[in-house]
Amino acid sequence: MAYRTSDKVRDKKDAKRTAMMQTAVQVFAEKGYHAATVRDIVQKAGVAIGTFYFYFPDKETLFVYLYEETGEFLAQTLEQAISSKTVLHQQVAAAVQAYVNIALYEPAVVHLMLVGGIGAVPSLHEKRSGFRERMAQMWQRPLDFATDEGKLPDQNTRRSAEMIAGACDEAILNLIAQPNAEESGVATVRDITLFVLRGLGYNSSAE
Amino acid sequence: MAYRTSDKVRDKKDAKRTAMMQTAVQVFAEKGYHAATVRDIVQKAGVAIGTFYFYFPDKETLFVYLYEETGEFLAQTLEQAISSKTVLHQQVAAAVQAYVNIALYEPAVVHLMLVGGIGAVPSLHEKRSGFRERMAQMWQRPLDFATDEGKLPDQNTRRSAEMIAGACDEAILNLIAQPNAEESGVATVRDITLFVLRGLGYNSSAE
Amino acid sequence: MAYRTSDKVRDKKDAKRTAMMQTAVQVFAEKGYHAATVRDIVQKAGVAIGTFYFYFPDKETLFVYLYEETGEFLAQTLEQAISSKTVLHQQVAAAVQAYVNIALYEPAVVHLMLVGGIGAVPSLHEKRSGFRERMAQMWQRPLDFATDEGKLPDQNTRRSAEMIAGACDEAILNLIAQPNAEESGVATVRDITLFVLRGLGYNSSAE
Amino acid sequence: MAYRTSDKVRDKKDAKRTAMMQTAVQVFAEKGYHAATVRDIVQKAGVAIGTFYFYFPDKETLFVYLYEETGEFLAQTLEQAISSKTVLHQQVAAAVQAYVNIALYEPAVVHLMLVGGIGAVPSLHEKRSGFRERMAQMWQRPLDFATDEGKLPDQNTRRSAEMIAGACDEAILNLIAQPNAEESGVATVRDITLFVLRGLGYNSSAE
DNA sequence: CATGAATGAGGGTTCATTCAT
DNA sequence: AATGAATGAACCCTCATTCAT
Repeated sequence: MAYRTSDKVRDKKDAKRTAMMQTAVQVFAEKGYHAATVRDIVQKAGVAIGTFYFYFPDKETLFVYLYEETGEFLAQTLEQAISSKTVLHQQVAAAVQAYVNIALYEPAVVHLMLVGGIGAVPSLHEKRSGFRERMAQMWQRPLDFATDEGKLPDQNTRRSAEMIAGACDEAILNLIAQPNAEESGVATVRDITLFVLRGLGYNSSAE
Repeated sequence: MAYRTSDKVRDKKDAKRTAMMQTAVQVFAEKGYHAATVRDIVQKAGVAIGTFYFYFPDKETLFVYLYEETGEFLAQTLEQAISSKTVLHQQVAAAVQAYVNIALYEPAVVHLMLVGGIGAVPSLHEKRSGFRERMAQMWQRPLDFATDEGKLPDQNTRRSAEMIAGACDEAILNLIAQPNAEESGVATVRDITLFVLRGLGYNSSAE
Repeated sequence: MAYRTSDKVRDKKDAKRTAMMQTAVQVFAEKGYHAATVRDIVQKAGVAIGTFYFYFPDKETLFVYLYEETGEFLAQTLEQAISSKTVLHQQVAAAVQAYVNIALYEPAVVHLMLVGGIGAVPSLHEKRSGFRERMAQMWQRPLDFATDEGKLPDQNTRRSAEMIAGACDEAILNLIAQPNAEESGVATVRDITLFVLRGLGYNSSAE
Repeated sequence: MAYRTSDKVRDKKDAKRTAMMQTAVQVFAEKGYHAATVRDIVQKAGVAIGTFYFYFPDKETLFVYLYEETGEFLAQTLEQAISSKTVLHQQVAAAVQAYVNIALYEPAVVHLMLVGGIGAVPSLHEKRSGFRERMAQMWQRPLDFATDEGKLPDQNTRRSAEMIAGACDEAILNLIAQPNAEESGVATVRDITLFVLRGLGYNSSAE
């Protein structure tokens, strides 16, 4: 009886869960973990507070999950962009482009990772450290590769990677703070890519 | 005589006040605005909770004040470092050196500005934006100057300034996260300075 | 035909209802009224939560009903044991034996009456008082009868009845708390019966 | 300054803590652990809810402490009564008298131990078992002693002790349920003592 | 000036209950 | 009949803030 419709119901439930998670990401991104209350989330989602606890075990678990999930998405997207290219200047350009795309299309993702999850629960510190570590390593890999190939001068590639990550974050955070960010997207990608490649001492003429 | 006593009293009061503020900075930097309780602060300061409210109107006001004060100190220090030099590569080196010094000597200052005050109170958003704006402008000024002098290729100096700020923040945050940070201080200054100057397309041989 | 079907349906419904009630008794007995959630009950019964509310109006009503029903069963069983005999020492022995049997065979019944329904809902206080009253009166009747026949010395039979009830409850609660209670069943019946008859000043040789 | 008055303040604080604990005992005794809310307690105590948490860490801790404390008081009082005498019939009489006194003077103590702490939190089960165990052992000691002296016929003294405890509890619970309980105190002590000694097969003429 | 007992708004979470399917 | 998603009152507890001493 109820079985016939169960598929439809399950789909609807999944859709609602997803919708609530997106709402939660926005609220967390906007206010940060502590300042965002469960009541804030359910109000924005238009459901009762009990509904939150029907879908998620508790606030902290959801936040950690969202943070990991979002970080995973962001990191994988950038990693794929890098993997899709073979020479450094294309890798950097692709990754920066991907980052900017995400920032323009889903700014909450960027906010959650860079702003929302700070000063929160102890278990978050590790997650946040883990994410920053992953981003650094992601940038470091192509640098080491290019160094091996003689495309980069000798340098502490780990530190360079950190600086690239920091430079991207800051430029992108400033980008999405602008009223009409989309228009500046292309220029931003170009500026960041150029700055990064120069900063690395990349010899573009060598190709 | 009366003046002397009064002065002494005020000195003592100011001293206590200052001590409490330093404690507060430490606690805020360590735990973030929300997780840091007034009780945490007064316990670490060794005073009663009522004393806190004798010296400060409330937690939020103190935090905002501390954030501004600390930001002011950080910005002024870097600005002075820049002002003390006349050519770009020295300006960058001096500012980075100053930043690293603060990070090594008073990591709480850096933590408060970059980590502690996020996702906290609404009024902080502006302050935080203001601080980042100031840092960007601080970096932008010497870039514009160097551009005018033909020492830098044409570029969006505002964006370059943002990226410098972001690169510094990230590299320094990683630095002070290390167990023995002091030893890496010199190398960090060199790495950052080199990366930044290269990133800007700075023609060092032109001098 | 229609009757047959209707009967079958009702039987099935009653069967399910009965099964759920038995489950509920177990859960209430084990956890007590407050700690036992409706979810606990339906999960153990293998039905959905809505089904609970199809069969029962609400948790409290069910609990009160179960408490009354179980008390009725326990009291009637003991009363019948007493009625089946004519002389006091046999009446006591039969009632104690019946009580121990129930405790060994359906410990949940005993737990529900003696442990599960305390400090629960206000309306339970009366029910609980009523049950204890009934048990006291049940024991008092044969005592009064034996007193009239000169088999018992003068005494406050009401108080004696209360003490018999209390002694039985405590001994039986201790019995079913043991790992292998069945083995001690016979001895327990003997001990209780002897203690009670002695306590009443029963002159067994007078028969 | 504040030091001079600190003694007075501390005394007042202790007094308030004690008063709140007594209030809590009453509420717990009346409603049981789960049904008694922290709001119930503070309302009856005439303080704000925060005051509760200023004096006590949380509801469960307070309850366990109160339960242990009260059990300790009850058990020690009865144990002392027993220790103050040397022959069994006086020991029983003294203990029963002490129990009845407590019941009449502080019925909440009895209610908390016999009614309030049931079906509560898991950790309470042990405490409750521990208390009943202690009461049983308390009664068993003089029985074993009297048995050694040939004052009691052979019997399972552990079981006898349980029954004595149960008989006392029930009789006393019924006593304090009466409107004018004090008047029945003397008779109750006599009835219980007589019933218990008879039940044990105590040979009073042997002295 | 300094103290810390006292307050209560508000946050996270549970769970009995309803109702559309 | 049966289901389980959805609800929201109510619970326990924290913590910024006040004020009498």
